[in-house]
Amino acid sequence: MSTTPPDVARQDPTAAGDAVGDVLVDWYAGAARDLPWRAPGTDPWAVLVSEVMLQQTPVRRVEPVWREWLARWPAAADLASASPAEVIRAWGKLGYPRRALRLREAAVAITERHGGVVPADVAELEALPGIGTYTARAVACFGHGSRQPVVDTNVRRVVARLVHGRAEAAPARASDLTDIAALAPDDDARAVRFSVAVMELGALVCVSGTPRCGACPVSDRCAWRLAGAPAYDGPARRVQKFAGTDRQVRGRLLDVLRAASEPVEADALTPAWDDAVQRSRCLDSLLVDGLVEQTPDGRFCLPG
DNA sequence: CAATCGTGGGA
DNA sequence: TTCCCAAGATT
Repeated sequence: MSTTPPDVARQDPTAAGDAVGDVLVDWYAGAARDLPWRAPGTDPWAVLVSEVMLQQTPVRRVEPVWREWLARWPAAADLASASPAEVIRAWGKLGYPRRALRLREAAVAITERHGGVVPADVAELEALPGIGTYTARAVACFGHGSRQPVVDTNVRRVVARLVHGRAEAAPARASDLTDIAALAPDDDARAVRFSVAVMELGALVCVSGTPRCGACPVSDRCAWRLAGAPAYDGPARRVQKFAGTDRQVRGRLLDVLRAASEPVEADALTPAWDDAVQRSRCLDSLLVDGLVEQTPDGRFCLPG
């Protein structure tokens, strides 16, 4: 675990002798997906929008919505002037619609506090609604080209295997940032690409469950493989149920309101869910979240 | 810290 | 069919 044995370097000087970071950057150059927000010159606002949309939502579903959003609201100030209802409808079925509201609130904050310019400072980014540890660094790094350790679930899984020899990612820790920073290339521009590269490796090769080690550029130095690919031994990961939960009911209710062009009576929401108690509780929570609004005459609609 | 918050595709 | 899970954040 301390230093690379000299004999290993001699056996394969062109591969094992290279730093992990450089190997991954070179691998990324040939294996990366062609995603629109990665196009050279993509501005930080567009990157920020992509990062929020990608929180817990697969790339495939994000792509078309991201294109629509950037065409419609090319700058933060544009989104800041949109109504919550417009934003919630444009969010479509990406899921977790509170993200849409927070993204709009972030746009307002960027417009008011930062003159419409997405900040490059991590602390300032983290102060924005809906922007946490991961997203702040992703925007600084991918949007502004700033050298930053970026840790998401993919990176935690890659580090867990490659560095710590464990089968799956551990829960997020502060040390994750130093773990990955230790592997980054010295050159700043390459370090930025390294951050995307690790995520890409986790997304395409070092996937959860059964990784495609045959396609991995660093499988020869992976601590997990070298340890004989031991099975996951951590605590059982909690299974998030969906059917029958408030999340499903909220989704159904919002679905009705997204489709309605006018405020609807409470009766119009009945078909969305049988259980009146749960339906009522969920409607209330949507009101509290600001995802639904009640008109003076008692009808319901998306917040104007 | 653990629970909560949508949705849909694939193993 | 059932279960897993996908660039997290918030409370």
